[in-house]
Amino acid sequence: MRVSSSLKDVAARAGVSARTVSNVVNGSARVSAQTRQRVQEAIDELGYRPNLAARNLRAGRTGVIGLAIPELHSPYFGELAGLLVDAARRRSWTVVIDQTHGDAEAERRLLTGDSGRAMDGLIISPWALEAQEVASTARPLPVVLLGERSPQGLADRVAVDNVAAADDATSHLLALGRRRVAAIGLQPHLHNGTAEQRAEGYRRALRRAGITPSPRWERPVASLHRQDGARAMAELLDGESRPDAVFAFTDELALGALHMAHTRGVRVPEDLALVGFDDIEDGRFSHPTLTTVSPDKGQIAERALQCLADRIYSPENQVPALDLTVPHRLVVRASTDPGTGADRSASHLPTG
Amino acid sequence: MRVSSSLKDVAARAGVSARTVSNVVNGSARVSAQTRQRVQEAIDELGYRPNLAARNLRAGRTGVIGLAIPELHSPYFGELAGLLVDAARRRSWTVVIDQTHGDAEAERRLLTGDSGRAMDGLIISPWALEAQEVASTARPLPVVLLGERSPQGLADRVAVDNVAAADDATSHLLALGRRRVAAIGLQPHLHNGTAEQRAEGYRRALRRAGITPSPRWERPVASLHRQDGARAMAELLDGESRPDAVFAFTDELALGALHMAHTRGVRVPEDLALVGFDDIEDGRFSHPTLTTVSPDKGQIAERALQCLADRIYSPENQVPALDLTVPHRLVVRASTDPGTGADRSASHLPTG
DNA sequence: ATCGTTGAATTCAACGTGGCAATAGCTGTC
DNA sequence: GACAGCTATTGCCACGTTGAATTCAACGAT
Repeated sequence: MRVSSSLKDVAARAGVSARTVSNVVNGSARVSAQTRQRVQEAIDELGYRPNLAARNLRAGRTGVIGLAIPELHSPYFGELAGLLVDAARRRSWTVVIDQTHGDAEAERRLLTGDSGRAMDGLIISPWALEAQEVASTARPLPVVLLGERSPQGLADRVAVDNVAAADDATSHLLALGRRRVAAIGLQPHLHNGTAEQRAEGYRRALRRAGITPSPRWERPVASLHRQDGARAMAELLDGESRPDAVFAFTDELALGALHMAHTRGVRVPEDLALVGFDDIEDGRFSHPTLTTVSPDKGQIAERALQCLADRIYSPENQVPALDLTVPHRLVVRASTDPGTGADRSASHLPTG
Repeated sequence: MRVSSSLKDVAARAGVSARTVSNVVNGSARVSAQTRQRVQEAIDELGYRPNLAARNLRAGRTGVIGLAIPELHSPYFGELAGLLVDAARRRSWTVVIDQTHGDAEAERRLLTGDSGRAMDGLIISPWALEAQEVASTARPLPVVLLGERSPQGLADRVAVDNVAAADDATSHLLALGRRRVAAIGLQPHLHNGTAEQRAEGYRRALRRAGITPSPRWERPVASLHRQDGARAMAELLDGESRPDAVFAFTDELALGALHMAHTRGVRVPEDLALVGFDDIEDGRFSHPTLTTVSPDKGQIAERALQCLADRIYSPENQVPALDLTVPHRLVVRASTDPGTGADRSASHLPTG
C-alpha cells in the first residue's frame, strides 16, 4: 500500500525502456508479443498502476468535470446527479460534486475556478446567482447551466420549457373545473429564473381560462423543502377563501403541502387537487400519488454532457452558446384524478 | 478560456524567477513586499491559476477521495453523500462519487484501484461484496467501509449497531401490544451483512418477548426501493394471517409498504403499525409520518473522514483497523403512535 | 554487395510545480 | 576593509508520463 511503482520500475524489472512499458500499457505502438508478455509480467508482479496526476499533467486535461448543485440530498438533484455520474462514466469522465447550498459566493467561486478543484468543465445549477451574472463572469473553463433562464448566448444551457410546463400543469387543474387555483413556490427574493418562469406559465394558463391572476393565490417560499410547502399550504388554508387546487413549483413543495392538507383534514383530490413538478420517486408512492410535470432527466444529463464534450474536445470550434430545451410531460396521478389506477400521461415536445 | 498561464509566464511578466512566483502563491518563503506586489499584479493580469495536476504530481497526493455507493438517488445515500461532500470540503478534500448499482465487479474495481480514478482514499458502502472479500482484497489505498459487517480488523469500518437498532425497532412494536410482527428487507441472495444483522436483531427481540421467529413473517426483497417494499407488503396482506405490525429494514421499503397498505385499505397504525430504518426526509412528511431508526448520519460522515485522514496523513502510524459504532435513536412518529403530534424519541448510545 | 524499407525499441524533452541548496545583496561588527 | 550573519531571490532537479524524433536490426529488392 502507498508505495506505488512507476513506469521506470517496471522497465527496470522487464529489462526494457520506460517508453516501451508505456506502449504496452496504452497499446499505443507496435510491441512484439515476446516483449509485451515480459512487460505484462513485470506489471503484475509490481502491481503497477498508472499515475493519473502525471497523465493529467502531460495531457493538459483531468478527465474530471464538476457538478455544482444546491443540495445533493434533495430528491430531484439526487436523481439528476445519479444520472450524470453514470452518463459521465460512459464517457470515461469522473464527476466531482459540490454543494452550493444556495450561497452566491460559493457559486461564484466555482465559476471563476477559485474553488481549488481541477476540472475540465462545469455543470452548474445556479440558485443564488442571476443568469446575467453567471453569463458575464469570466470563466476559465466550459460551463453548462441547468435550469435558470437563457444566458443570452453567453453560456450553454439545458432546461425544460418552464413556462410551457407550468402552463400545462395549471391548465390540467383548470380542465378539472377548478377555479381557485393557487401557486406555491415563488421566490421573489432570489431573482430566480426558474421560479419566475413557472409563475409566468401559471398566470398565462389562468388568463387563457378567463381568470385574472391574483397575488393572493401566489405563495412565496424561502426554500424548496417539504417544510416550505407545508408552511405555504397552511397559509393558504388559513385564508378567508380556500383554494380548490394548488400547483406547487416542485414535488417537494407539493409533498409538504400534501402533508399539511392531511393534517388539516383537507381531502386530496376531492377538496383540493394538487400538481407538483420534477417527478421524483416519492410522488409515485405518496398518498395519494402525485400528479406532476416530469422533465426528461436522462436527456438533461445526456445533453449537458454532450455540450461539455463538444467544448472540451473541440475548443477551436467556437460555436455560439446553445440553449437546449428538453421535453417534459404531465404525469397524471391520484392527486388530481381519484380514478387513476395506472398512470396516464400526455407528452409534450419542446417548443424551442 | 483554455489558454492557462503557468508560473513561468507570470515570472516573465513580473521580471522575477518562477520560484519566486511560487513563493508568493504559497506564502512559503520570505518575499519582499515590493516583489510580492509586482508578482500579484502579474498574476491578476494574466489570470493565473495554479495547475492542480502538476501540484498533485509533485505532492504525490490528489486531495481527492472516492465515495462508492450503490445509488445516489436513494434518499439515504443522497443525504449521506451530501454530508460527506460538505465534511470533505471542510478538510479541503474533493469527493468523486461512483455508483456501483450493486454490481460486484464495479465494487471490486474500485477497491483494486482499477477504476481509473485518482484518489487518496475510498469510502465504500459495499453491497454485493461480502466483508470477507472486501477485507482480503489487496488495496492500493486506505479504505473505510460503511455498514456491512466487521471486516475482522482488515479495514476500518463505520456503522450503527444494526442488531441493537433492529431490536429497538422490533421491541417498540412489541411494546405496543402487537404480536404478529413481520419483517421486510431480508436479502438471502446477497450475503449482505446489514440485512442479516437487522434480521438478527428482529429475531432477538421476538424471542425476548416469548415469540418464536417464523420465516412466514420474514419477507425477502430483491432490492431496497419503494417498489420492493410495496411488493413484500402485498405478499404479507395476501397471506392467510395478516400481520399487525411491520418492521421494514429501510425507510424506502417502509414507504413502499405504506403505499400498498393504503391501496389495500389497511389503516396505519390502527390495523398495522410500521417502523422503518434510516430516518430519511420523506418519512417526516408521509401520511402517516413514519416511525424509524435514526442513525447519526453526520457522525458517520465525520468519523469516516477522520479514519481516512489518519491513514492518509500518517501512513507510518499503522494502527490496527478500527470498527466504529455510531449512535442511533428510535424516532417515534404517527405510523406507530396515532397520538403523535411532535416527535418523541429515545436515544441509545453505541454498545461497542 | 548495397540501399531503402519496415518494425521494434530507445532517447530526449517537456508538461507545471515545489524541495533543496546555492547565490547575490545588504547590514553591522571588529 | 574583510567577514560573518542575515534576507531575498534564484537555479536545478525530480515527480511520472507521453509526443516526437532517433537508433538499431533485420529483410527484401535491385
